[in-house]
Amino acid sequence: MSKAKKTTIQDLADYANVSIGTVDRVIHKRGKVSPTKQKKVEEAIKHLNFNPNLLARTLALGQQFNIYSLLPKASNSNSYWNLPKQGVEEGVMNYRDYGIACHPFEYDLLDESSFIENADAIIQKNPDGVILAPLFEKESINFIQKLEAKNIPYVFIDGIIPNQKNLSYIGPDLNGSGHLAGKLMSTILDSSDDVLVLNFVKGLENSHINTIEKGFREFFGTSQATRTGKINTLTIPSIKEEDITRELTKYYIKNPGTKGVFVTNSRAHIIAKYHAMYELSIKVIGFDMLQANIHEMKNGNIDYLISQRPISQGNMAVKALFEYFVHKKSPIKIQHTPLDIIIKENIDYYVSFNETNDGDKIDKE
Amino acid sequence: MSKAKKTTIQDLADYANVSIGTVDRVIHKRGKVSPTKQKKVEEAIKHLNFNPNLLARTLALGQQFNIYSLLPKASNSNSYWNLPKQGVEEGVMNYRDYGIACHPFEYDLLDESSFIENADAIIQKNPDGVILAPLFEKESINFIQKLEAKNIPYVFIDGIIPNQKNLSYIGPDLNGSGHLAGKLMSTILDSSDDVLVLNFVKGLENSHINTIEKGFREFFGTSQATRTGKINTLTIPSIKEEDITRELTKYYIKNPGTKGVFVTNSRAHIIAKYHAMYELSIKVIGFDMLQANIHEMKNGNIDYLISQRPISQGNMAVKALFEYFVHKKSPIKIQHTPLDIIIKENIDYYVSFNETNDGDKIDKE
DNA sequence: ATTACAGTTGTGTGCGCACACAAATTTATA
DNA sequence: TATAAATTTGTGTGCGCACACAACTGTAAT
Repeated sequence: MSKAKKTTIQDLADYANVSIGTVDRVIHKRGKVSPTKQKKVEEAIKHLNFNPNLLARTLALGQQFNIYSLLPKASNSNSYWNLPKQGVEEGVMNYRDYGIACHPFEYDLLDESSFIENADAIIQKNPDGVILAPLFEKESINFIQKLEAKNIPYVFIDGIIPNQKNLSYIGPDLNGSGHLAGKLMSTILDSSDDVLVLNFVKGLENSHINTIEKGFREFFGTSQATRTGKINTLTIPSIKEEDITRELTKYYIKNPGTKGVFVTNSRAHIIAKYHAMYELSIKVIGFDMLQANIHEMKNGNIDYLISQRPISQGNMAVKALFEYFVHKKSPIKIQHTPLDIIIKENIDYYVSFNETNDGDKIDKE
Repeated sequence: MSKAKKTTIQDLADYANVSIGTVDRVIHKRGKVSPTKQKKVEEAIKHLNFNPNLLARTLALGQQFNIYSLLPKASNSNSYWNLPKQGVEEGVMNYRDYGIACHPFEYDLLDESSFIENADAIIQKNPDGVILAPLFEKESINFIQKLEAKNIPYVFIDGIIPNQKNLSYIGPDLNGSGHLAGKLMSTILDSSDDVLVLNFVKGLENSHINTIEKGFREFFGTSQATRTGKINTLTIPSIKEEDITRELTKYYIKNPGTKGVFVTNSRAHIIAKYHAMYELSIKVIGFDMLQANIHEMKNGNIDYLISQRPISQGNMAVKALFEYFVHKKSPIKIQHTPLDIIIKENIDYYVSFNETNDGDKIDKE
């Protein structure tokens, strides 16, 4: 297996008794080569196991690919979006020498118009590729239609709009993540316990949440026919503490049998703190390894976190575009990231892995 | 953030009013530069945010780094070792253009002498770096002493020998993985149920197993003081089916209260099949996403699998050496891979993720 | 035979860098 | 002041490749 030092086009030329120009023509199918030499060169390529040196090629072409990302802006109340962003940055670092550059644009999760503005700005820039978290469905469709008109490839991360001409979707199987949450919930609750599905939502951020909740309820519908406890839903359309406290208190007083809460986004830490404050021993399952969630898990106030590799999502999105640019290879259309099950006993490995391997920092709030 | 097109040494030279030769001297600290120009160039580097183009550098240096890996040979009864190997191959693919080449050597898990032979062969080759799974401790120490004498960097994967001068250890926290298994076991068993720790072991393969079992027992020792069930250990020093069947049958007849089995290596599928055959409803926890384990999990005969990212281990090992070669950067000495908790509900995502993401194929034109 | 003109083939340049070597400058020595 | 020596600078070459262009071949039209 010890592959000898790499063969170059010069080697091919020598072997086939032609000049590197002819070799070049064969490699790039530029034609204008006599059938005889064509065959000889092709044989040389096979015989010498030629693989072009991407470094040299990139250097010679001097090409630059500009990727534009359009992701929600991370905020104090939602630092999740730092992670995909971090992943994109790292991915770009990996391919920096290959001429990949990224220009991050961010929109406000509570404001469609900021999405539109940023999308328009990106269009102006004439990107070579786009990474998009399409949380505003209508506006996203409008955006990608413009991209398609200009023949600009784009990948979705974190959420998907079905049936589009995106290069790839990289992110969780939303329905499956709900299903998994259901399974985990079932392992820590009795079948007579009541469960709360809790949506902290503001604005249009909820497009995917329905799918998640559906998966969650599906699990109990099919797998646990014997279940007698109730599954309720509470949607709190605010992230202000007083609103949340009030709504939760109202709910818990009315539903004292509640033994488990499934938070459908990354804000499990909020209810974890609430439970701690009022000394409620209620199980909590949520998403994403935010600093705040990690903290509450270690305190014992969150039982399960499901993580969907947000950093990898960013990495993979860049990689998909890179492969498309450089190798002209279309990636797999749907790439579901694993749903990691995080508990107190394995959380530290994920934390340090992110720090040392994927990047340098986890998000800070 | 839109970083302009990359600055080159020529840009620096122009900015500092010197020739690229002088810039080169500053960058490489070759000396022979007047303090005045030294400062000017340094300022240029900072001001123009210069980052050398690694591609061009590699191309110019024409360097080739030969990594030799020494891992156990995968067999029918133990296909686990295909995974780290695959990871190494992929890692090498990533850095192929940077002159990284890998030469895989494999030893027989049942035969120390094959380890020694291969180790010697590697020494002969004068490697630039070595990736080692040090399952034979004594022989490994002998090997790495020779490496150290020749100043050859090496990284451990999958298992570690403490207090050596290895560049890095990349793999699971063995004690922690036992601890995690304990936790998982506790969630699916009553505290009065008996548990079996099952070691399928042949030869010296068991060096790490003790650590794992220790972690497992530790969990029950500290966290579950109320536990009344027994924890027994059974070691089966064979992988022949008739031996295994006989030993297991002997054990189960003697210990009918057994409700859970923790298999300390990747061979959980063996006992899973046994349970299925004799219609025993006993919980099983094991390691690693082997095809056979995946199959048995889907059949419902394995409850939890703990995966330690064997493919990532290979990747990271190559990356660590690459960084060391090219950036002269020493990696973190201990890089624990996450312990992924695999259950029926999330296993498919891991399977397809490995296939699509890690399994790059070579492009051909 | 001369020119025109395709169809082939080979050569030169540059990408950004490292490094050997030549040139220019300053300093020491007679 | 001339000259050797030491120090500092600049230039040229090649890494492997892509691409523009120049230099060939052969054939058909005049």
